[in-house]
Amino acid sequence: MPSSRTTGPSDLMGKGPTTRARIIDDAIRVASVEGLGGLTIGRLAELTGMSKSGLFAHFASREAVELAVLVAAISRFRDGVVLPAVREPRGEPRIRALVKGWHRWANDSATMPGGCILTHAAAELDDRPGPARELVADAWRQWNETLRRAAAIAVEEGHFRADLDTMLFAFQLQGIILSAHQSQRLLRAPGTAARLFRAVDALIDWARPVPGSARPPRRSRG
Amino acid sequence: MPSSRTTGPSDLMGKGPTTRARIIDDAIRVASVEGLGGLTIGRLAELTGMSKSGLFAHFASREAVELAVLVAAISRFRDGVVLPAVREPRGEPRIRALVKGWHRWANDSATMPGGCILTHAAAELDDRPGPARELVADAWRQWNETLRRAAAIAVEEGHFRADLDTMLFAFQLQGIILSAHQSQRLLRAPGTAARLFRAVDALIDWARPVPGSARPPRRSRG
DNA sequence: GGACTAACAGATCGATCGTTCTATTTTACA
DNA sequence: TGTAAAATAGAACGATCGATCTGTTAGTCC
Repeated sequence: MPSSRTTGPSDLMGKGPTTRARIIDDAIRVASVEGLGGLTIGRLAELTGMSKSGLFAHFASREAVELAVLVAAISRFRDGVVLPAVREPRGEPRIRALVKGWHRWANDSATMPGGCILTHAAAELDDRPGPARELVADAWRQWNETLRRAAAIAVEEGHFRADLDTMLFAFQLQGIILSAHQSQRLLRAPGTAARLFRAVDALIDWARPVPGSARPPRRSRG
Repeated sequence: MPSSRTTGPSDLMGKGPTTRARIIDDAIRVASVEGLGGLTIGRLAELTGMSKSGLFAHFASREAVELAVLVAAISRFRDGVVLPAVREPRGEPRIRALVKGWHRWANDSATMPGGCILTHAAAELDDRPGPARELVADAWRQWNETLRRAAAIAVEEGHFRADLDTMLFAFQLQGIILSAHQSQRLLRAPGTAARLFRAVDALIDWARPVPGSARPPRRSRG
């Protein structure tokens, strides 16, 4: 059985792309723990068992390594969290799938021993202008929009009340996610996972239609 | 009028402590934007107009600079956010004061142009064992406990329902705070402040006693 | 005002940073 | 199997890192 690499290419190409993917694999692990600032040519060379120049030949600059790592991580996030969730039923189940997918993602210590690399990068880059910052910011904006649209769909389905502020809901849900990440990684608080899902339950309850003023969902109106 | 330095000492001592405080002042600004990893002896020397060795003489090591910065920031946080809030009336007003104090703190671009330095440090250190990590983790644990106790007091006052899970409430409130910080600093989303306070309103509403099953608050029982 | 001390500057150290150069090895292909 | 190309290694560059040393200035106290 081959490695569990997700950046891995096929066997049809030369060994260049495969070692490049292996470098990025290791780089993601490093950046997960120490941040993008921990991505050093010498360090990555040591990790992959290559020479500095041999490793460096795969990239144009150190910044290119950083960007490649972010692009790979964002791609993994889409494939591992967002896409599986949109295959779930519309409305509340999809929202729960998004949260569950994120929880799996952030706790996969094999590929990211230091927790979500994009959360780390978000804090690291939020005041450092440049392409890396824009990459991460756009990824988080997309994630926020994914959450908002999922909430809007839940409104359409009648799972959530019609006057729900979907932007506020996305804001709240993202807060739960960030709080869980900090509780887990920094505070090492026991029972964090349970608290995460309880908070999601509470938020979803809060977003539900008020029993008295129930209306038929949009789909059954036609 | 002297500078607005909060780390500032009295005029009774030599000039040593005052320059040390000035160094830490600048260091907090740097770390707010670039993180603790951006704290370089050469950089701080350039910022304060000193020589590297002259600056370094005030600390035992680079790590000592890092710790001094964190201790100073945590002290400022207590004085600027926590202490003013506990002087507010018990219960819901105090909770709102905590949030408002944090919002002021995180948006004081004069002392922290890159947002809350402790939020930045939390993400930066969460997987790097050492005294700096413990310092930041303890500070956040204390903040979490402050939020939880404020919620417990609100329960006592009858502002919140008796069966409220105060740990969950602190978790949720911290999530709102972190979401607001990310929305502000990374996404640069307009209307973030308004959304922060709307989310707090919603959370407090959610924590309130259910109108039908109202009980007299604990204090008026005696 | 002279002696003592704290505060600071200047020079320098070895290590590591990103990067570039030239060699050498390995792979792909005809 | 020979050959062009791709992949990697080795050595070296200037810059900066944290840290140490020896001087020199500036403030304090008798």
